[in-house]
Amino acid sequence: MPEGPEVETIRRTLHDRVVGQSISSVWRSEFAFRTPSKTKDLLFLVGDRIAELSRFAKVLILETDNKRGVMLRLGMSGRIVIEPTSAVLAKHTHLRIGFEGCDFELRLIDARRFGDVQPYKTLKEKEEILAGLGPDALSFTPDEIKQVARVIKKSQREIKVILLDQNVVSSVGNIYACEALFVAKIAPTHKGCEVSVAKIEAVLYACQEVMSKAVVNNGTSFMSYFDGNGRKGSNQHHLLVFGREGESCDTCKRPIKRIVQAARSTFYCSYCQT
DNA sequence: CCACTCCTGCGT
DNA sequence: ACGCAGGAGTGG
Repeated sequence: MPEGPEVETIRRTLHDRVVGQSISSVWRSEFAFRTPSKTKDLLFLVGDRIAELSRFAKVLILETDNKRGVMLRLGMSGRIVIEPTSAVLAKHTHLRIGFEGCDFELRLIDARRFGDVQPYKTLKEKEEILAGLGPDALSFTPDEIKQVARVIKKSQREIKVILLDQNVVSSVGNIYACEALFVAKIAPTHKGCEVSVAKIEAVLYACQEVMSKAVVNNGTSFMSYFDGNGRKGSNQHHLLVFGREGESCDTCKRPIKRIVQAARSTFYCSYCQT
């Protein structure tokens, strides 16, 4: 479900509610998360005070004063909400974190369970979990863009598929990969090595641009994304190609096409993107 | 590189 | 009934 901008929006909407709270309870459902961990592996959080709620790539990181914490990944269908402790549990609620003296709690709801919950007990463990993720396109520096462009230039894979590889560049998902390639006027089917370094850098800047705008719009609620307050974003009204198969390209008025790459839909304009 | 996997829900 | 869904990993 969420890409970098949606996770960032969730982080912002949750931040003031949870930072500074002391954790009084942690509950998880009977289902195993993708990274195996027992309930007791989360109970160490009880009693800790939340120092920070941060994000890297599509990972939400809840860290306590004791420099340990838990990472939340939402997969395709995950949602995080703050709800009254007394509120009926939504179907597919898999994690609840309660706070001392509060009548509300944080809940992770994830129908497909493609998401994950990864506790860490030291900063070293935290680093290990995040190791391998490429530079975050939401906070790109010019040097990072040059570095990522060099990697892409050497690749035989299709550029759209590369943009989805979190180990090359992170935070970009299917929506924003399509949008950025349209902005940069690059055909999604080109191999990385076939595209000029200048155009590769252009699409990386475009990733940062379209995702920054998406953050301003509180994310893209295409299917079922909601922020931490249960509100929809509005960026779906600003998409140029994603989800618009058959509609006319804003630039040339020709119909937008849909193809499948690496089992994911790609939307693009075959006339504007060359 | 591709195919396939994890899982549920929704629209046609 | 079937195809599709914003993610990510695996094994051939």
